[in-house]
Amino acid sequence: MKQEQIEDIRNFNRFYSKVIGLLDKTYLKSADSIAEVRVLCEISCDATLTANDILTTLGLDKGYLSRILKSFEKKKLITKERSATDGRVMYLKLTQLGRLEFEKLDKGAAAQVSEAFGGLSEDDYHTLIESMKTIKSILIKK
Amino acid sequence: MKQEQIEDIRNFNRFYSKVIGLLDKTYLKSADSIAEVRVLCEISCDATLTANDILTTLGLDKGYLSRILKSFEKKKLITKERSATDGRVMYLKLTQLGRLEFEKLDKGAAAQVSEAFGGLSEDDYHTLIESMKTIKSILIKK
DNA sequence: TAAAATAGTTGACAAAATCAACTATTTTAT
DNA sequence: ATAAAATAGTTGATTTTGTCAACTATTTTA
Repeated sequence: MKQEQIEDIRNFNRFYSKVIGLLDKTYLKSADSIAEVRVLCEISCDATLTANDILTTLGLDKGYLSRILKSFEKKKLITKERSATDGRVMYLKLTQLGRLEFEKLDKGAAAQVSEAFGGLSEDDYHTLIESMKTIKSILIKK
Repeated sequence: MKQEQIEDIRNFNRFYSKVIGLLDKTYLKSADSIAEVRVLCEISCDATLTANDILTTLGLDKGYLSRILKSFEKKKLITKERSATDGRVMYLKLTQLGRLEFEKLDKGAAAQVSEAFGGLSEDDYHTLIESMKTIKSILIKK
């Protein structure tokens, strides 16, 4: 891998970090921490999810996650249910309220993306999204 | 902007957040906080930089930045020099040691990108980087 | 020249994250 | 069968990171 290629990639990373950072920043005005949002998102996506699953996919600290989950429970956003077959694991599920809350966050995030990326021509959207898909497809096969 | 386009962009953002997060994580094992690295980077790029410049480009808190800079000064990585024409502003400069430190960080970051993005075909690199440039060029003209 | 604005500092504090020790289960190896 | 190792999760102590508001010292504006 050439020096120049590395620099090109770093250049993009720096640029896109700012984009994501900006989104995160405005996002968080109306929400909890990024970690919390991600955790909620994971739970909403998978009905048979355990804390450990989240640990591996999000790479958080055990203790940190445990506390986040406890706070969710206190706010009645999730329930924990001990597995019948393995007494160590807890299945996490969104409550009605949790689903509502997540939906709200999700809509907010979408609105924000629409705000941040809005105002391009139809052509540019097409090219932009194609490029995004290309990047992901190349990196994902690693 | 269509719903589907928003979703496509969010999809990429989620994906690329992880890529960047991973880089940051391994990066920080051998360095200070991300904020500190960014600040050092800014200073190294511009010889007539003030704290306020950093505030506007990086969007940090005044107090937070002030402390970071103080710690850099203590570690002899930078010097502050009061402007002759405006007694409020302080010019920030890397010391010899600061330049060395930055170079070390910079090399480390490059090595990490090379590690994380390594192993693709020459074709894939080309396509990847083209896509990155395309994305940046579209977003930057906003 | 008084008031407003700007650059930066400081103290108090809050939020986010890490570390290590701990309990309670389950799995592995003898 | 059972002791040891591994796994899932919790808890307390602590550190790191970031925010807020009040402050000093200049400079600009009216």
